[in-house]
Amino acid sequence: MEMEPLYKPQGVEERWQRAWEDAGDFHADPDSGRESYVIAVPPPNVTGALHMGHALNGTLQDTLVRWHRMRGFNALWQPGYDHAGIATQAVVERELRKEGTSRLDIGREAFVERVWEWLREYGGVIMGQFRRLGCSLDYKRERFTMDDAYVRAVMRFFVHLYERGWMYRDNRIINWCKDCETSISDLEVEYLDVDDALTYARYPLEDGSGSITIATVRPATILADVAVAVHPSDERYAALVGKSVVVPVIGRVVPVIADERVEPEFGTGALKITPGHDPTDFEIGRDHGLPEPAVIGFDGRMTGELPDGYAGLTEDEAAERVVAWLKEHDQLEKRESYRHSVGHCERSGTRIQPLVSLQWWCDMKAMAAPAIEAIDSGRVRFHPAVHGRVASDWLKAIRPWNVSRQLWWGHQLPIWYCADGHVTCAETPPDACAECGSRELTRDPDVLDTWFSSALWPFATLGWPDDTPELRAFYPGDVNSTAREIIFLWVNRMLMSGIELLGDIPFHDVVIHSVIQDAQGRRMSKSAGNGIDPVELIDQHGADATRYGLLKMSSTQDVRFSTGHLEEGRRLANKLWNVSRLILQSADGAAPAFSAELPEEHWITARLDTAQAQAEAALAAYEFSHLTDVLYHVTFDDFCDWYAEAIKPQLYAKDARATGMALATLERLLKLLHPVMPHITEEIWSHLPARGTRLVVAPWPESHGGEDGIERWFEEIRTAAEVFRRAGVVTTLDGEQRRIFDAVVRPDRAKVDGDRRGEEIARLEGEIARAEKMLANERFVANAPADVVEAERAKLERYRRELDAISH
RNA sequence: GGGCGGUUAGCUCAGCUGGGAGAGCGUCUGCCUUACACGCAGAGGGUCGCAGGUUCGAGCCCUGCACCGCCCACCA
Repeated sequence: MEMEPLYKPQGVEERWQRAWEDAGDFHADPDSGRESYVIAVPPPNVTGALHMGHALNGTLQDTLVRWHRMRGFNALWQPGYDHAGIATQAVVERELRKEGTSRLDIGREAFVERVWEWLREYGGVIMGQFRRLGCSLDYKRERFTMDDAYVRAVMRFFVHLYERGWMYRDNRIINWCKDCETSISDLEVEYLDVDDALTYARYPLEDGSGSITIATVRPATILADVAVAVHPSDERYAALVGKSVVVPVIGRVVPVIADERVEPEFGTGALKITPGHDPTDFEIGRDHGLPEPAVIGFDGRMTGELPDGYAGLTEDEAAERVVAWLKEHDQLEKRESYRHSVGHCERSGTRIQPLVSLQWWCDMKAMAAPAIEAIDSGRVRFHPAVHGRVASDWLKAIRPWNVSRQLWWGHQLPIWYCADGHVTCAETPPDACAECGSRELTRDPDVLDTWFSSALWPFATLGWPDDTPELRAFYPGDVNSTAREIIFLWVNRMLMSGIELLGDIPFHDVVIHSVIQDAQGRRMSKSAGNGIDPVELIDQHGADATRYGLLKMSSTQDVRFSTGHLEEGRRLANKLWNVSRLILQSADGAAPAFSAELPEEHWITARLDTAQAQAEAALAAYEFSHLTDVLYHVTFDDFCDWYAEAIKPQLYAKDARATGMALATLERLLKLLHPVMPHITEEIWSHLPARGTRLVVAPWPESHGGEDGIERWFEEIRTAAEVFRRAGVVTTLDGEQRRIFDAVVRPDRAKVDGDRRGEEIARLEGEIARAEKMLANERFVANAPADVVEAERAKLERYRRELDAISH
């Protein structure tokens, strides 16, 4: 096959993606007998498309997986999708609306069937996009959280928790989203600043001895007030505790109570208590045994016991009416504008309505304890480590998890009720009520929070709860690589479920990658329309360049997207391509054969040893940005600019030994680059004569153990080149150094602009003065470490030698 | 309100346990040298956010401040 001067990734990449998969290179066999290395991909939403976060995380995981595969591990990168309850249901509901119908019209069974149809037609496109990126997922093992086997795992988990007594049903305050028509967990609430009005209302004391003024941003909830609370040590109100006040509009007589949770500094220091519509009030109400009336319904409209004219109003309309009433009765003290933080549904953006509702809850305190231990002891390490502390802190303050969702798409709760209200919890539909034997059973209509099933991902994908060969071979896994925003939602819950159900942590390292922002530093988002499509980047720059660029942007801190990094990857690919052409053109079908004889061959061997050690250290520490740096410079600066240039005479002369050595060296470079740039390296590898199998499954290179001191010896040539190129003067070099210098620098044909010898002398004199000054400082010589002082002396000597060489 | 991270060249970012400020892009200069002009060689460009402190020596350690960002939180 011809190698053209310009490397074109289009075509090459798709060809190898197919070839690898067809050859089964990504498939992990549980019976391999080799040590396993396992990463489970964070399952993308089945309705989703590849975005920058997926592309970055995919590249990062693939780099790790490919490296370990080459190192001989039985590497499994587990693919799959999440059913994404709310998101998927919303998509299909939108379809139905377009058709002029609704889920309520067609009924639950038909709706769920529609979701499956929709998914068969439009869902699950990301795996195809991961293929475009070159991701070596074991595609044959694709799993879906709604697979029959996976559903069984979810049911088992729920029943397990129920039997442990950690899963219970309770009437508590929840976060209701009226657009999604379901409750959501605390973690799915996003707090945004909102401009509201703070209304100060006077509540007259029942005995007519005065009044208490409260402040509220939600006057409509006055209709559900059951108390007024003040801080126990607030002297202003001490005499009033125990008395009663009359709630405006409804005239209900309620007590004045004392509670620590009231902030005396805020507003008037008196807080109206509405347990039905506020989380804090709910807790205070429970502790004081207060009723929990509701006046706002699930549809966001006024409901319940209301004065005339309120039923059916929106909250805002009701608020207006309440304020008008207060004004009319001279109980409105004032209204002032007020900006505060308000919970919103992170999916729909709708303001959360706190409502009291009968729901299923999971108490995770017991499960959190061993997960905390795993993190704090360092058995599970986060990268960067700071996230481990945050994760552990969250677990230490863990709160009950509302796991039921009022949706149709998802895992329906394994809970049945008989007519008497007895609860039966079972993995499969029971014949009769566990308590009374009644055969008239109704299944709870709710489904589970999507994250409930995600919590089982590292082992439900391997066949748990069955004892499968996969589970035995691939659990526990090794690494979880994830976005920062789902550490609590997902990572912590996998840790808890893994330890609880399988007795061991699901992975020992958690990699938290950076967020790639747009060029202006804003978060990329669909709604803002500032997202960049990774598939377009792949089309434009090639998958290898895209991968390189993404890794370059993957430092621990968030980074602004810039095409410069992809361009760098593309240039690196093109450079590698061309140096390979140079070597292959001279090879004449000769086989790679390691036989370092010339000093530049010993040198490049040592350089590759060093670079490989640095690359391995970077990979082991999940420092991908550093990895790209090492690979770029060893390829450009060492391999291309110096080694290839130095041996050109041998290559042109078709020196068989030197060419074999060059092929062997190129082979090693390709291996080092493969985890980052799999396609081009595999393509070049395929042009190598007498290669073994495909590069993707070729063994990671061994270190050769270069000659001692060779790197420093070679460095003298590089310094001489710099001096020559600046000043046109050749400094002192030994014979072999001079030969290499001549081959690379070509002083015979070099043109140096003007006479810059004077400038170079001045530069060296400056350096010498600096070093002399430092060494003349007695306190430096006395206090600095001996090697630092010694290094300074060596530098001084070198500068003096160079100056001497230039001056004559 | 609490916590965490950031502030380094025009841009995007590196900078390990404190020991002469770096890379890529962009800019300027010179080269079509038989791998690559998507290339090669060179140059210019920085008070390392600000103010103190520790040290022979600080981008790095300590204290305070400013701005930017993220996370958590029950202030109505």
